[in-house]
Amino acid sequence: MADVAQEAHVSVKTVSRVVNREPGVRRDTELRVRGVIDRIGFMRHDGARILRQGRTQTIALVVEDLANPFYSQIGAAVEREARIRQHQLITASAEGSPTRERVVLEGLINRRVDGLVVVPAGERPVSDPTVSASGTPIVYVDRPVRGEPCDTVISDNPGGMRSAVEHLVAHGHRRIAFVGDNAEFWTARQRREAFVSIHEALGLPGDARIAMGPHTTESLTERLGDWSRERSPVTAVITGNNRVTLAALHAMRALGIRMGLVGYDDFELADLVEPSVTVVHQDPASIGQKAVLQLFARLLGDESPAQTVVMPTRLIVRESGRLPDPTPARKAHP
Amino acid sequence: MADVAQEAHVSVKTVSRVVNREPGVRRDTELRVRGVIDRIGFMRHDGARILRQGRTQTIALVVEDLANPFYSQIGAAVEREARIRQHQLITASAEGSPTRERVVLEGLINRRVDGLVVVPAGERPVSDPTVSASGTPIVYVDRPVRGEPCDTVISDNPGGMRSAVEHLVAHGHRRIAFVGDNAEFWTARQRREAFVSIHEALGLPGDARIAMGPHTTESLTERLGDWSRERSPVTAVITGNNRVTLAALHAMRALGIRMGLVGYDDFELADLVEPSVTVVHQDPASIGQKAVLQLFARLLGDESPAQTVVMPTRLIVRESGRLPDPTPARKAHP
DNA sequence: CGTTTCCCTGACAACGCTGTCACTCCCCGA
DNA sequence: TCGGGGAGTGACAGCGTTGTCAGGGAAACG
Repeated sequence: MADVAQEAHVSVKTVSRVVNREPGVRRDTELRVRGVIDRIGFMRHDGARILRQGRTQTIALVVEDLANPFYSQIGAAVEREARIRQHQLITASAEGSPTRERVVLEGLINRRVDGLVVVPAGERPVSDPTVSASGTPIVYVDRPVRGEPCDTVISDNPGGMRSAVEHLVAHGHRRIAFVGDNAEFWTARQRREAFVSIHEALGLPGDARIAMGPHTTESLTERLGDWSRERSPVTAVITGNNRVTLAALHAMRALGIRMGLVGYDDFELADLVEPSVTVVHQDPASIGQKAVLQLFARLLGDESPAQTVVMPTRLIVRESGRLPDPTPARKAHP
Repeated sequence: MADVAQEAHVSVKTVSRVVNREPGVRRDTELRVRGVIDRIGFMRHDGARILRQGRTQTIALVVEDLANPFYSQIGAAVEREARIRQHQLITASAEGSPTRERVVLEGLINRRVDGLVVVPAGERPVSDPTVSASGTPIVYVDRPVRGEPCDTVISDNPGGMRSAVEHLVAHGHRRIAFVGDNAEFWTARQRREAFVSIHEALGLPGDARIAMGPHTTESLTERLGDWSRERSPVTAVITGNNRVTLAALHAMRALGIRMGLVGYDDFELADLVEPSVTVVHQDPASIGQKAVLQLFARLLGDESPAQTVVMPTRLIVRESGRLPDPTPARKAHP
């Protein structure tokens, strides 16, 4: 900027004015300065600007695994919303480790990101005192944290689970099992609890089969096989997220059996696998968008009490809930 | 930092030394400073550090659409590699628009990111003079740019295409069509050209059916329907990327026909759809990793000539190449 | 013709940190 | 006793911007 100033025979301040399109620069001065800028290829150093102004125009997204479609869709939405608002997005993975999450968060705070969208790794509050002391607004997504109320955007897990169970019951299933992901995850636990309570509410057989993860295709194959060979066999399964659904599909394929199935999370091709899979759809793009909206409200000074937004889910009915058809499960146990 | 210094009765410089674990601070001084830091919750302002030191410890990834699994897997790999090297990752979408890409790139240059990994939107070089003048190292991924040679990581498209065509031919197909994505994309064109030349080399019928995108399920349904009703019907299709494969699968489902199929890009569940889909697999994680490796080599001063790395592809054989079985395609045209 | 007003412009400090260099001790050996 | 050397510390400048304020010239006014 100093170079430009010298070359254009003006002060740095005037160059700054031109660069920022501030008013109060004579037309010909502005043109002269612009000419020099183009000629020598000057580009403003945003780092210095930031240092001076205090706002980094940057928000960060911390997720577990950016390669998981659920999170990458959230990421795409967050990036788009940030871009619309002239902010850049830093993405970071905590890989499910609270320790790593703390390190990551501290790094981001040090960078003075203006705000954070976080899928919390652990369930304990991320109340690293330094993080909360920094005053950086945080919106949690997909899972809440304990402790102080915080801005949070989650899915309606009980509602989704209710629609899943009711759908299966409507198709005649009574022995319905739940296969959840790792019970360490809040979502996994919440869905399990929802499953249990709805199961009871509907008066289904009391000894519901439940298996929490982590699961592999192999472990699930064994488990589903056992369940289907019981005296009163399980005829339908609800899976707790996209990872589990995938493993369950592979397991059923390996077993060569067809059980009723409702999966949590929609996935590409859910309509193309055989049978097509009925799912509880949560819209990651909307979740991400909502989170950013809330975050920017805070950035613009919204001081209202922390808010938890519950996003509705939608049951997408395909074929897998109707199985087995007509009653082939009986065949497994003559 | 000044506050800490005053509180601990030392100079700012000493605080700086403690924060950075520089040697030459007496043990008790260090402890005293650390105590104050913890007490008042001081966190270093990385912006200022960056301004002083010149390196931002940040790299950026510019893709078309972060929600596309191919890119999000690249993104996850790039983020991991960056994190390993103590760098943060800024992700940005250009949404396929060269104009937006320029804006995005300039923004990132202004931020003084240390390096860029870019999936170029247009094919013309991104030789925005300001961008190249900035001297920021760039590694292009998935598609090359014209003009000056640049560091690039791409897939072995001709090799992948060859394996696809040969696979289909080995299963008796002679009338093989290619359905590529938008011809604006270099990858789409390169795969088309590879298809044509291999098609010729193998002495297949000269009038190969080729359709470039963009495609929708509807448009492809019509197209595939036409092809399968020709006098000498197309019996197998090669699709140019994951988007197209998806549309083709839906189209075949809509038509109720089964054609031979080899898709470009592997996808989750490719083994579970009916029929399971044979694909040319490119490993996005490796591509992303390789790109970051190259980028950091440049950051560490590697001055060797620009390098184009061609990543091998792998044909994952499933069922869809064997179709139709035995010749059901004929049924469509009695 | 002097005074006020407005429009441009520039000097300077400050944002928060780190590199450089100089200074003060204290210990050692001569 | 004195000089040399190393360890610990601090003063200060400067990274590239922008906010503040003051200055200077031209136009407008009395």
